[in-house]
Amino acid sequence: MKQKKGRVFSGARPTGRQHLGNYLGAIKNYVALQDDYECVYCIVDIHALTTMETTLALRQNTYEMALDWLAAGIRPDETIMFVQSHVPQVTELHTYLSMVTPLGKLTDLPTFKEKVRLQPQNVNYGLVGYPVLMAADIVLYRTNLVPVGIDQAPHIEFTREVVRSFNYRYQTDVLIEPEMKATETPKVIGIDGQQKMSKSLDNHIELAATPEETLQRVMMMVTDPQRMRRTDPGNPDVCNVFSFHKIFSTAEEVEMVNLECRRAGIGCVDCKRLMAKNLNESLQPFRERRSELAQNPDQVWDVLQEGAKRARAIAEETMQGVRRAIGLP
RNA sequence: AGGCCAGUAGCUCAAUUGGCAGAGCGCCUGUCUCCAAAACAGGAGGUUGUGGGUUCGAUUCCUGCCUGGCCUGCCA
Repeated sequence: MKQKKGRVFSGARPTGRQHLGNYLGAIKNYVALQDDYECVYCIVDIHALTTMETTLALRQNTYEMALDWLAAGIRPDETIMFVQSHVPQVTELHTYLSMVTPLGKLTDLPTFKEKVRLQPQNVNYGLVGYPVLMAADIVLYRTNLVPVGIDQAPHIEFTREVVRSFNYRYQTDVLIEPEMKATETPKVIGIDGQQKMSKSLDNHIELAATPEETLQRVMMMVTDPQRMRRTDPGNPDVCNVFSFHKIFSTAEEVEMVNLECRRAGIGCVDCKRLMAKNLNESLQPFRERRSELAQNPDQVWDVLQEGAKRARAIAEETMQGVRRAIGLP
């Protein structure tokens, strides 16, 4: 194993089966980072509690997500993959960090304002403190680099400020200020052709879907509304199917679709069939690994348990330094 | 802890002095299209937060509880 450049941490809420948006936006990047960094990937179930009313599906969603991550190429022998709540030290660190966090900073964050708008009936203490818990996640594992989309930039900057406040107040350098790695997250638009792909909007395509289900979803995709008839010329620039072609089809095929759509050489059905075929082919290895892994659910849980064990070792080491720095008796 | 307000379809909200619980959006189906969208037509979806009470009859009135919001007080 070659020398790694540092430690990467990233977390994602347990949303169950992952879709193309999850894959292209995050998982693909998680997999790639393993080559150069020591990676810590966390399924943040505690964070999920801030917006979830029922925890009935929590266990299943955690399992499905872990399964997808592994099938996508996370290597548990090198990478630490675990469930947030399995390392209770994070809640302790969260509490200490909360003491150096001005409330105004939290209520000013755009994500908080958005949540207040979306769920005014459930604005709880934990929701306000969400970024503090996130900071604890990152800092607990002495993270050097956090790969996130640009929308998370305020949270990483917040984390850095909290680290500086903590270190200054207790005159220590026990906490490491993480760097942000802005990932060019391609904005994956859902099959409605309008909004970002997401499970809650039901405009997604699951990685683990069967080829038939995938084709079915692809056929449901919104195309260029101007192209009413087969004989009408289309405009790939405004068609979401074309943006998927650019990801899953060969350069020649993309060129062909681009050309033939514009002069009505091919119809949307042809275009969708070709895209679905390529999509299914590129997902096939993933799907095979997934069903193989799904033969032994215990194995997935074992990976998470083992990951938690390794994570706890790092976490406890950090916390001993933290408690000492604070001056707790 | 007390006072006041609110809770109706997945979402936003209606329902006249107590009288068959509705609309818009969303969802599903059909027509139309190469598909999808749009448009049009149709359809599904409710223990009216919950337990009692009054009444021939309660979404509506009374009451206990639950949840949320605002205000006052108390404790840390």
